[in-house]
Amino acid sequence: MDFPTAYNPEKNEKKWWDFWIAEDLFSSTPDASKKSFTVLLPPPNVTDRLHMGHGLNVTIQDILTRWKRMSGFNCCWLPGTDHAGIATQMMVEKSLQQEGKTRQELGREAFFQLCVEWKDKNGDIIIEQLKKLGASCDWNRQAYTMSEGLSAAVRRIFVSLYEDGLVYRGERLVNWDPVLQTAVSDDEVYNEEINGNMYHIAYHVRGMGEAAQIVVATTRPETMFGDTAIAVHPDDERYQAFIGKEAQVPFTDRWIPIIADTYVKPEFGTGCLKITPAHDPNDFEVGKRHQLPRIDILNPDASLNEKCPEFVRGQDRFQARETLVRGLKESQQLQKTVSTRHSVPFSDRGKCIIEPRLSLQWYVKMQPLAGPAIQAAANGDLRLHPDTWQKTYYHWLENIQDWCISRQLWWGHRIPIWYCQGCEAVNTGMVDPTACSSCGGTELQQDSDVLDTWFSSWLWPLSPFGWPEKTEDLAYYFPTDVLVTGADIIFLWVARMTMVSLYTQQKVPFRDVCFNSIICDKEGRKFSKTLGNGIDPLQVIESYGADAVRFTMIQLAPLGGRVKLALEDFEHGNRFINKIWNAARFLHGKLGDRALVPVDFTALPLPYQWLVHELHVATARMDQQLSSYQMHEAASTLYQLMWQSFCDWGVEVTKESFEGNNSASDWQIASVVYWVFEGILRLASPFIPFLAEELWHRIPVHPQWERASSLVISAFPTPTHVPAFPEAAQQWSRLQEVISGVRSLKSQMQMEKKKDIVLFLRCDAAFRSLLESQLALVQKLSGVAKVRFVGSLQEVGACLANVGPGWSLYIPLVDESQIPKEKVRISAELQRVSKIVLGLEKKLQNASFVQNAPSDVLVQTKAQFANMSSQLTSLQESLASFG
RNA sequence: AGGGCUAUAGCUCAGUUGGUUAGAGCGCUACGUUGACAUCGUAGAGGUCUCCAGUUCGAAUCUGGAUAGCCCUACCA
Repeated sequence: MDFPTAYNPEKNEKKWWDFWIAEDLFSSTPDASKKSFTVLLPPPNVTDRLHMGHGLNVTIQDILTRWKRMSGFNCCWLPGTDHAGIATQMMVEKSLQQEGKTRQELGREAFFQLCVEWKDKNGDIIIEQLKKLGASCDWNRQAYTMSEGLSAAVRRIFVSLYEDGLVYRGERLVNWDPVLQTAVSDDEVYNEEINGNMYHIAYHVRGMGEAAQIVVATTRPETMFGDTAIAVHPDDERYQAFIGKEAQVPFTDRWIPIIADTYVKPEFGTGCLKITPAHDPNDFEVGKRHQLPRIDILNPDASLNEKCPEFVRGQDRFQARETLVRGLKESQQLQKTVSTRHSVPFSDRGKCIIEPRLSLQWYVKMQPLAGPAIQAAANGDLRLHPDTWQKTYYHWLENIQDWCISRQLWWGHRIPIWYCQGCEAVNTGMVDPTACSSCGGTELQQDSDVLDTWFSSWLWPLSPFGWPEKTEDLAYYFPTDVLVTGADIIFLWVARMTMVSLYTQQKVPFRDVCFNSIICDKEGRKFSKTLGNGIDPLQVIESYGADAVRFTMIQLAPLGGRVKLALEDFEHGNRFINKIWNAARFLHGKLGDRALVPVDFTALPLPYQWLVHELHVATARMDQQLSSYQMHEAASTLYQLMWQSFCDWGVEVTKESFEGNNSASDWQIASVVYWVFEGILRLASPFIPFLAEELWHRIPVHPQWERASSLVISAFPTPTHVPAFPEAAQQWSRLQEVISGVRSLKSQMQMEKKKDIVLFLRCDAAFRSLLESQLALVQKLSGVAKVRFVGSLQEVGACLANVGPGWSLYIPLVDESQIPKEKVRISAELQRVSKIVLGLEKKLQNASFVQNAPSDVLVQTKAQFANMSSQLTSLQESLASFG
């Protein structure tokens, strides 16, 4: 077989992806005889393009899914996309803008159609990118939040909630995005500190003499035309006389009351607060308490409307601010300007400052839904990983606010509410009403708003499986097993899915939720378009291959943390891929393509039993690590098994003990080495599926591994598959210590090139016979020509020394010039060991330790003391021998 | 302001119920290639586990406090 010196990921990844898809290995149908394993892919927006966050998120899910698939589960990893109301509408509007058109000119229906076309053309780009990473989703089930079925589910849940009295319409202050001209939810708003000014403005007061005035402090003078009161703290002695009087809104004839409310903090600013109920959430509450009118002074684009004096009317809010500040200066009402840093709300979507705005919106009453969701986490039905997120989850649910679900957009699920033009009654239902349910009138007008995108996303555990119908899919796959997502959408998405699943199914949507790390640059800043510090995963895949990208990310990223990633880090995964490829090349070259024979494990030479044992230990470890979602730890276990155990020791031993002469021993060696290698490939398959598949098809078929048509559906090794040889493993590792001990001496004394070294060994009879049983191998691996066993140092003469548990090894000096260096080295070693011995001695002399420590710890400590003491003695002898 | 997280080698981080001489990768140093891999190997240097106090026979690990950094939530007229 042709075995190129370099691995070609690009060619290989395409080959095997096509094979897996052609063989339909990732699809799933309900099968009562098998256990299901269901994972929900967090649906990317149709506007998304693959970034490293997706990369890590998808890699984690793919590892879990592939592991479970190889472990015999009926795996359904459900893929799909989200229609992304705001993001998509922005995209389409942008392209319209380039043609000099607006959506208003186009009209609602035509614009909607344009969005559909945009989605058809661009909506699957992200999906194709996920496939490049090797995502083993059930691609036959790809779902879409605006598809017919999923839209029916949205309609169903809206109507159900409405009928249960959980959907209502209310006038509230919403977070208004003046650029997109829509309300956005609290969760789509972020705060940022900016530099601003605090303006101290004097309002004239009447009934207290000519010059009477009251000074308020505000950062937003432009909202003054919406003022309907001035508030002071009821206990603030400075302002007692003002309470109940009236003040004049500057530039107007409007007089507003001065009221007392405990919300005001006397120590802040001037202690006087202007109350603008229509433009500030806190003022809205104060206004409610005092039955103040609400004056909306802004247009939808945040310019000042007709309720404002003519000289600022039509000006943008920030422009108006400057105009007013100038005006107030002229009228000497601006007492001072203090520069300040304060945080202001920004729209996550429009990236502009949010304007609190009074409007009629649809809401979902959340409190009744939140209770069961809290319960589910408390009783362990829903588990978060890492579980530190539980507190955050509880805190949000316990203080939950009603969810504003209407959006003033055109792209999305239109709110299924019809207003009767005759009697103003509200109609809804599963079919579009033709007549008013209240008065029978036929003049019905549908609400012009659409639903928040998350109002369809929260059904993701249900709607793709056919809900609200009682389908076989739903019964089999729901509840799902694990959700992997970013902690930033714990409220927007995770908690809401939980609530709606409990509401409709009385079950949690998933058992476990894993929060993947956030990917940052080396300075710890999040990847962002504006910073331009991101790494394009597709480019990295192009240069290193998907396997290298996957492996690098997974080994670097624990759950729920923050991972600092740079382009050069992908060298790490790349090297690992190269290492495995070359190990396979070595086996191919050294052992050939021979048909393999069953391995008689119990009769294997010591180092091979050790190797099998290493595989055994790794399978146990990986099983435990994957089960507890420690994917990065499992990746490290795999890495060490492959590199240290298999390559550095297994392959090196094979080089020395495989004779190439068709002996029975050769057949056994070839068979066990390939057997272990196949075991490692199987363990590696979930992590680096493309390379593993390629090599699996290249290695000879082994009679002791059952083979399917593809590695991805072959069995994942568990500790029961792999025999354990703890004793042999322990013996071989003692010999490894001797080998390392010799290498260390040779290296430090720069004797690598010397081939005729005689090694003198002082040890007990048991160790001697162990070593003699592997004599030739130990000699070759440590690079000595001969081993002599001695009873004392005197038998050797002047020499270099190294000590270990139960043995001392000596190499004769080449010449006297080595002595000073060796004396320094031994002295340092002596110091280190004597420190340990002293510590142990102190411990053993401590009566309360001897009394209280568990017996096994005591035994261990005593043994260690004996061992280290003898090493100490041996070192002292060596040092003394130099005189 | 409230809540949470983190602090271990020059860098990035492991260290799962407290118990061998605290580990890995990268980086660094020395040596080693006539074929698995220089995308490599062997060996080495480098840590009073942020600080203080406490619990314990025993603390990187548990408790309290301090300091520093990060994140979240709320709000700042």
